[in-house]
Amino acid sequence: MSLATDREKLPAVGKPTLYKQIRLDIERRILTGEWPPGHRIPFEHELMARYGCSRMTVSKALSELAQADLIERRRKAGTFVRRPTFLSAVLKIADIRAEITALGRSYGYELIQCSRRAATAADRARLGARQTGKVIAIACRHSADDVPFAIEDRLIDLDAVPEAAAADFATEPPGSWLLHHVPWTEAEHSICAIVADQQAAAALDIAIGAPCLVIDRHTWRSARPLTAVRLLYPGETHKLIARFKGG
Amino acid sequence: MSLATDREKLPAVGKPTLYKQIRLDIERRILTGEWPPGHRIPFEHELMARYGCSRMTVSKALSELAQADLIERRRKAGTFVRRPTFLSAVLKIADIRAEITALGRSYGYELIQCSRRAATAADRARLGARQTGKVIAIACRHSADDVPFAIEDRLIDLDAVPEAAAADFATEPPGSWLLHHVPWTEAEHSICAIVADQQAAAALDIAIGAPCLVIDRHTWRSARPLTAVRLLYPGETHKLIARFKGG
DNA sequence: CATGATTTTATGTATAGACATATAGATACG
DNA sequence: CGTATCTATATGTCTATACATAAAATCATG
Repeated sequence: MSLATDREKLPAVGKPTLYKQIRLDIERRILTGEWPPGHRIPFEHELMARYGCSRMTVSKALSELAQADLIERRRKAGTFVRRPTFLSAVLKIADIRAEITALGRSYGYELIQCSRRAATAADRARLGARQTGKVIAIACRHSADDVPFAIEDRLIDLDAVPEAAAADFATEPPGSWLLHHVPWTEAEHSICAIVADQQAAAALDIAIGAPCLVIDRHTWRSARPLTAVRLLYPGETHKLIARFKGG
Repeated sequence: MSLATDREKLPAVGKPTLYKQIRLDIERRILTGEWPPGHRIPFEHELMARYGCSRMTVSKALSELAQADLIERRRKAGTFVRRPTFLSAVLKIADIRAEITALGRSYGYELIQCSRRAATAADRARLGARQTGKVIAIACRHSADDVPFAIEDRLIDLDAVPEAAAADFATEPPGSWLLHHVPWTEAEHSICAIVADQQAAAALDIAIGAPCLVIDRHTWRSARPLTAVRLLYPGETHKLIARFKGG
């Protein structure tokens, strides 16, 4: 069968491949509102004709858009622009050491306290672990250019992460060590604001009553709790940036 | 050509399609750490043999994993498990009205102030717009079960969003109106903590000096600023939840 | 040894065709 | 009229094949 010669001309910037052109073209129509949420986008056979290509090619473009959650495909019914119910933003929380060095500032790390102990009831509650034997409790401070950047209060489940027993948290920050040595499957962050108490104020070198941004992060591997950490940042100087990512 | 009969048996839960089994199988090996970051996963022709299928099928599985940023594919070199430098979490920030009603609580909305004016230099700076004629400035309060939930301070670029002139922000919260009427392409959130000043304390019914969580959101369409909004939440009662999403 | 040309190879894109599957809409039936 | 059944159809998966492309590896050359 002869290919269509009336392939619609798209702005070929740098000659992207055809399926990417199709993907970008549809994406553009969605993002500009030309095809609003709920709109049924043309059937695959119509897109085949429009772009003069095979069904696999348009299907590949649509599959990627579906994976990016921009469209929804329903058998027999067609393909529809998704109605965004949430403003979905990607929050990239870097390992603190990496974050500071990426900013071109000198990273400082100070272990305040590190103890290994049998898990208390409070430890188990914090980790969300039913039966945990030993834990490591760590308190430490991160600084950038010798200015306090964040304080960290962490609990590691030694039964779930036995390798942590051999790690030297006096020299390596636990977050960096964990990120590079321990695979995980789920993480949850809870973000809130508090005011600094006496202890936090002293550690962060801010005034008592100054605002602090708090990130509580829980990490699991296959539903098993690995570690729970609370990070405390000076609230007015530190900002978390979350960017929308479409696709 | 005869298909391989030695197709590796995978735990067929509900009989997913083959490429999805392959995708999940590889995903599992990555997430359990069996294939650590940097590991070269088998070549496509090896996977073809292992799963007894065509190259297109393994390629589809790998493409999805690549789109989800779990692997990196390099021509000639092969396919590698990505080294996660960031803890990437998806922050779903709902429209406040939707968020409150989803919690089963009664939503209350109160317009505090709404004015249309020629943009001042400060307005332009806040929006990041070079030349903007008119803007709408809105202050309002959201409440849940008659308890103050958040206060909102928003600026809308009327040149970029002329439809906003016809909206009735006395009855409909601007966030909901915008989400349903105005397409956008980029959004950036900046999250920090402050302490309540006299005005914020009065509006949120909290003490002066109490911690507040602040979300500053800027929204653009094709690099053109549409709106800038600052949301102020009582810091200790409101929590933002960000979940890691893998794929 | 360094450097540039050549070969090899793994991924990237694309095709035509086949069959599977879910389901919206039409049709038959009680 | 409501309900069960059938049918048409759009998407979902998969194959076998072809050629493109980028880059690692090798080889030839000064």
